[in-house]
Amino acid sequence: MDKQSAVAAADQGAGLFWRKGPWTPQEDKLLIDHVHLQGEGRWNSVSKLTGLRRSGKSCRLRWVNYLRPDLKRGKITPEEELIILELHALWGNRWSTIARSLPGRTDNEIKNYWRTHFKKSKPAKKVEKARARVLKQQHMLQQEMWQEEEDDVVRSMMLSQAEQVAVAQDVQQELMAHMLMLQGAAAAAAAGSGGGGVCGVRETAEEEEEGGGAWGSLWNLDDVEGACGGSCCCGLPVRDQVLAFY
DNA sequence: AACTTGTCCAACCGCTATTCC
DNA sequence: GGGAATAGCGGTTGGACAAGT
Repeated sequence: MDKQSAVAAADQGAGLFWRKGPWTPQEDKLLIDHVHLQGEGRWNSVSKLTGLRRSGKSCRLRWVNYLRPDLKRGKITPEEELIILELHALWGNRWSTIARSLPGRTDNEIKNYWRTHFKKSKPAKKVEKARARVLKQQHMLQQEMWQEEEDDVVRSMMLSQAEQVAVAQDVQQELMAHMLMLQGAAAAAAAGSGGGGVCGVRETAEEEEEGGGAWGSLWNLDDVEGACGGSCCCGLPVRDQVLAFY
């Protein structure tokens, strides 16, 4: 039996013991008291310490999605909706990453909202607009960068040798800054998700499989995926990394 | 009034990544 | 270094409820 099967079997066995289904107020209180005393984490010890017949997984989920005091209840506002749309356009189904940009909202909440509002109408007009907006911004940034590069070339042709060395150093520093920015973005993106970093942008192509033809052309990032093998952009030339990012 | 459809929400499942021993 | 335990993520399901037919 492989590792995954063993875990699954263990889960199933435990399933004979663990309670499932909706949480009762009493269970909630036990869990809240436990977190107040012990703090978050060590979820598997909750059942031992409190007598709760809930798996650690279930306890964590209940706390994160429902009991946490900093949760914002109520409907998603138009502003939040816009943020969700734009971040989804950038990051795809990285709900936890998106949720970090919306204080008080959970990944589950955002995921549910997305599925009900945007998943069915494919590709929904709203999504299309948001994505078009993001793409336009990205395009403009790219144009600016290329323009800057052209300016640099023209400038360097008019400079003395010493000045050219200085400009070259500047360019190198800029590239380093870009690399750091990319690494930062990748780390931030990877921090909350199962990994994948910047390249996870490929996930935004999920609509493709659902017949979202319009997105198929817009988000055809095969070259990006191919270059980094689905793991990360490391190893790519800086310019390719920048392009992959934008 | 009965049925259908859509929305919202909570919870579970399978899998992977990370941490611990 | 390797395996087990734990944490976290995204996908999916199912029930409650409201609105529409």
